[in-house]
Amino acid sequence: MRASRTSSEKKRRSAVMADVAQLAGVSHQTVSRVLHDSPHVRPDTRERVLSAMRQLDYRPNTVAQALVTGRSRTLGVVSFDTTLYGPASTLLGIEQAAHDAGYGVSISSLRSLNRPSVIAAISRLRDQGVDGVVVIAPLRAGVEALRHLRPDFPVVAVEAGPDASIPVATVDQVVGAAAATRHLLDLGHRTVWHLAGPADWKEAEERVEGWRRALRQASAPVPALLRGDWTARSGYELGRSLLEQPDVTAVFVANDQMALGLLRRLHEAGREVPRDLSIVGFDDIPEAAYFTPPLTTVRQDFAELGRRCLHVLLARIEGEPSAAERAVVAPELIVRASTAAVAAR
Amino acid sequence: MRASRTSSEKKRRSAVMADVAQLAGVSHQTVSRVLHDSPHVRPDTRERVLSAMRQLDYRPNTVAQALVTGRSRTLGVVSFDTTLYGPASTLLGIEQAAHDAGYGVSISSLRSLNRPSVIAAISRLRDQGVDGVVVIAPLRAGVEALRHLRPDFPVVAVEAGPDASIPVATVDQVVGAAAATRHLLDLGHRTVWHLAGPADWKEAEERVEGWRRALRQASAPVPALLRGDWTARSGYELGRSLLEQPDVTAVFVANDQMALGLLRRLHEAGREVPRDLSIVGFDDIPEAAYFTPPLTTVRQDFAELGRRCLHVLLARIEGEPSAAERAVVAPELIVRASTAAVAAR
DNA sequence: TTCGAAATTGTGAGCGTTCACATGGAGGGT
DNA sequence: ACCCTCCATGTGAACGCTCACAATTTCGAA
Repeated sequence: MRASRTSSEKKRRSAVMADVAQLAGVSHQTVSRVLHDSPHVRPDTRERVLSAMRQLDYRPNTVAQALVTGRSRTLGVVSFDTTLYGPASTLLGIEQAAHDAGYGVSISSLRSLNRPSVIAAISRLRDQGVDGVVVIAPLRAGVEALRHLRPDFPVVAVEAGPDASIPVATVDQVVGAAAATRHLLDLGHRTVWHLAGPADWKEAEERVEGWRRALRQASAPVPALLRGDWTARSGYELGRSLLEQPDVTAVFVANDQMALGLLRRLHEAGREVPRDLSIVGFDDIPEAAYFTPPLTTVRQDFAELGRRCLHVLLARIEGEPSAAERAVVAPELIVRASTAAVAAR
Repeated sequence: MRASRTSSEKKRRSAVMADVAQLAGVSHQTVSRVLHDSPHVRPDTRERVLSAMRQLDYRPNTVAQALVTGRSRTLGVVSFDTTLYGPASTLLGIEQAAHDAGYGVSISSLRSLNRPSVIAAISRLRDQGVDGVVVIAPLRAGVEALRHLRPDFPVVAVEAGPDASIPVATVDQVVGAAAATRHLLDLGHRTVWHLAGPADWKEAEERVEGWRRALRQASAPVPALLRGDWTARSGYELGRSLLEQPDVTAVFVANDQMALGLLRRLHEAGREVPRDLSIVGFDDIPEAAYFTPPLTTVRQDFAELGRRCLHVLLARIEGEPSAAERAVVAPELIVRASTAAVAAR
């Protein structure tokens, strides 16, 4: 056995369990037991094996382990645009939590966010042997896709809104949006306008919902909402429509990038923030504190989000079907300089 | 064999090669041949096998394949802060290129960027069975780490500067920085100040180098450089020192975030950009076009960078040691509204 | 018709683990 | 002294695939 690997050979392949066993003078099974901290190994035997491992720089072959156990200790993450701050931070949170739990992470980015591509990404990861998948699929279509998966494969969705069919981890968008809106109302603004995200994004819709709810609760009029696409460009474009409206004194913008675009447009139009107009964003990207003016916004703790959703996923994998189906993390309003009490009129 | 899996069983495990073989009435080897498009299969046999595969929804077990071939068709990426625009975009570029080449991608984020953690991350990925690793390690220390790896494991570094010991893909920072500086000089500024990135980042140093070189070439005085840490905050802080200097009319800032912070400080100090001061950034983050004013900056094509470095890595894996050792992608100066000809004095 | 080479298909041995079980020895109660 | 149990260790068979080769078929040319 392994006759081809003589000591004269230049490049010896890395040591395997049998090599360790031989050197330590035990069977491969005993090596395996030592590897897994089995209590049924005599201390001196264990020591001998351990020393052989060190001597040969033995690393267990995880691929072989995966083959026989059916577990790879690897998770998959399918995500949309990891260039965006939110998804990127969530991914980071997941990765760190996974690492701490002893799992590796494989990723699969979607180029377009639709049902077939979400399904394809998941099954690609699955074929790769991952034990479970977390889907950062903020789109409605993405969520839909999850419904049609074999239910015995552990999947959890992030930010996919309140849908009972799949376990989920999410930031409470409604609460965040309501807090932003209420903050503006409390400052004395008669009502609050809203630059929304794309209608097919769950998060966008929930922010709209929170905004509406806060307005209604305060019996404030509900202005028509303006639809953007998360980019600074769209905030800039929408700024024009906003400027055509009379009496706009407060705007809740669905994310910080769009808020930046809006700020830019207002600046060009000679409107001063927050003197003439108050603005609240959403996300608290690292740059938000350095906008002109520093942006009041709603912070989402993406790292925590990643941790929580990993927790749910691991519970699933470990086979506790009764485990938490839903983890919600609370957003936080960060007040900076883009909001002020309404100007005396 | 497989007697335990009768048709009466509720949850049948997914089909394996033997199942397909049996259904098609051939040997497992023939199934394997069909799977790999071997020419030595009669068309009708192939058709029969294919149909059996479809019928059983057969998916080859990649883990088993990996075990026997020693290849997992998976790549590892170790990166630092995937929350930053640069690394995130590079990661995305790599992932897409890998996907197109039929490879999966596993990631491992570093919490801190030092030698032991880079080494640990690589060997973790390696133990996970990846065929090669790309290291997005912009830190000097990171590059150093690579020198001490077994040379038979394919590794390529991104943005790790000109070091011959490891193949590398990089954006030409020196050229980009020089272009930015020259642009300012051409506008009539006597000299150009520089807010640099951290000294232990290769990229930061190369930008300093490009800036110096352009200044010297134009026989312009070389002002003392100011050190930041890539954050908007540091740009803001450094802005104060800059304001204390007389005669500053042009600043080349090492990245867009710091430029944003600087812009903010200048605005607070009542200095108008570009009338009083011209600013150039670096990276061209998506928000840069919506800063106040829209930022002139140097664009790096991270997607291309990812593609190129993947190309180098795959060549390594496929065992062409003569393959390109170095891929350089050119940066591009994007002129917007933060730069203008020097004011008449 | 007959032979041989090429085309097609099958066989069995791994890849490096873990799992289920077998084996042998030490210790404890009677 | 004896039997039974528990502890420590070993044995051989999977896991699902590919590789090297062997076996069988097919078909054209002599």
